[in-house]
Amino acid sequence: MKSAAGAGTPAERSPGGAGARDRDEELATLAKALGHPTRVAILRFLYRRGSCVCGTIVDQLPFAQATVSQHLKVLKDAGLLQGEIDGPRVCYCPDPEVLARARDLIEALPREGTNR
Amino acid sequence: MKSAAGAGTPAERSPGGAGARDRDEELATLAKALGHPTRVAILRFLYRRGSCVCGTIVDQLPFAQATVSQHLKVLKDAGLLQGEIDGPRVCYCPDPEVLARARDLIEALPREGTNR
DNA sequence: ATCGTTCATCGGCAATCTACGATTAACGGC
DNA sequence: GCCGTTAATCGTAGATTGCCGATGAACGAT
Repeated sequence: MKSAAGAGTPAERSPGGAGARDRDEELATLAKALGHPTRVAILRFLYRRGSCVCGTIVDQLPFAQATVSQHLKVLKDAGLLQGEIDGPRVCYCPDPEVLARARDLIEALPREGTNR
Repeated sequence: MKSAAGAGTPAERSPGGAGARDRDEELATLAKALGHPTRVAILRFLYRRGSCVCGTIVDQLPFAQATVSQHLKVLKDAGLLQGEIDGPRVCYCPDPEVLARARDLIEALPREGTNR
């Protein structure tokens, strides 16, 4: 870990100020979750349906249930999805705010030097 | 090579229509390039400076020159950067349009179900 | 032509990612 | 209780990524 955590961190290698590094991490985390076509397809499908059960997503994709479940976990860990337990099934629904956060971070990227 | 505009992809097994598959790939490619904090930091630094030489970027980061060069290649392959040879040096400058394309693809993600 | 500078690429290593089958855990119905 | 269904997790093989030092290629200056 070379992460800069702790009180009074110098953070000398931080072009753009202290908060910039945090935003770098945040954007990178969200982008990484979006960085696989299958996960994008899952998200798109969920936005079309509003929400649906894991099995339905598996049916839409040419991958095994275990693989889809892992992709869902990545999206959920990034906050892009929420999963609610519904009986023996799990209902997934997308979180538009987190996606909007990703969009805002990208949009702010060119402006941080001039504005903030 | 992994440029933002695909030539012609067959690809049919996709929920959401033919073009959706292509957009999934395009967004995933861009997001993947943005999916590392060092690359986001490079991009942000370049937007602040407008453009600068590889060596200057290396000086800003706690990584070896070879590592930075690889990150630059990833960003360039995704189209987020352009590199111009300037004598013995290489001047990198960001491409706002490609970044805006990434933003648009994210923004469009929740809306594609409603207008197809 | 030779040298120093600058950057890309090569080779290698550890870590992470992606995919899968198999197994386990949780739930409803019988 | 005992099944069948659903989805998460385990274990693993193969590919990819991230990092580095070393080397190579392109250029300007001497």
